[in-house]
Amino acid sequence: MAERISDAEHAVMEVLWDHAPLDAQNIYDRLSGSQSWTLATVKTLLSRLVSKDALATEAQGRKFLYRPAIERTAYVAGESHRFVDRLFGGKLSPLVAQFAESEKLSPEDIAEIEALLQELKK
Amino acid sequence: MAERISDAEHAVMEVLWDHAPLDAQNIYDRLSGSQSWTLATVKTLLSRLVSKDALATEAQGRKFLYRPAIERTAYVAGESHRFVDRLFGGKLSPLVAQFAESEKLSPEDIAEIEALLQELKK
DNA sequence: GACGTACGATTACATTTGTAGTCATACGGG
DNA sequence: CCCGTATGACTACAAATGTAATCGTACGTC
Repeated sequence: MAERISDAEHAVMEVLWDHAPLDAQNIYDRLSGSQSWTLATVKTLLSRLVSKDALATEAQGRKFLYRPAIERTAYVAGESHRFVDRLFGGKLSPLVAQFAESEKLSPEDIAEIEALLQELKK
Repeated sequence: MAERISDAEHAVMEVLWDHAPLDAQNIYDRLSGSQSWTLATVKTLLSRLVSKDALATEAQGRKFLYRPAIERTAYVAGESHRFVDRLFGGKLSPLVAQFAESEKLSPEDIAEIEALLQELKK
């Protein structure tokens, strides 16, 4: 279980996390904005995601409706920990420091993070 | 430039960011703790990193000394932004929220992040 | 000066990924 | 009832990746 989801596959997952279930054509339509894949490509990605148990299908007539079989929160949690482990020895603060230094933190971002931390300290 | 560095290659880079220059044998030795690659495998990774311009070499007699050709900070910055863009729409706070929820934030981590933010607000 | 040996270079090969094309077929329209 | 068409399944194929073996050769040792 929990096979790795590739970048291209991830884009498909995002569509379905945003709205599901959808059939292949619909998924393709929704991806058209960001990707220039053919329908065939999208279908390949869908099959691979199904074999990886990342998507579940439900027959609707002679087509399938696809829906996520894993929660976005679970996926994001897994990826985040992998990432922070790999680059920052598992600690979040160096990542924040990194963002701070590259000035990618807006005042709102800062405020939001502070609010989160306040919450945690209670 | 800036070709993507794979996971295995990244492990090699870490060794050299920690201490450089080193020859292949030394890098292999230092990786032995964490990876069970053969020397041949390490050499392949080294060559690939050299073709990707991620490492530079310096001849020492008939062997090479390898050293990073890119800064760890630059690499980490790039990877961090890619990651946060992909999963959190470029905003850091949701990532912090994610860590907060999965209770992966130690009190020290929280303190460090707060200190960082204080610094930024000045 | 021959010989093993330590090196980088070259080659190998399975798997994953990105990107699609082709095939069989069931369904809906006339 | 036949035909085009939409759809999932299967096939294709190059590039990247993980993992390693082999090859040619310069070097140091006897």
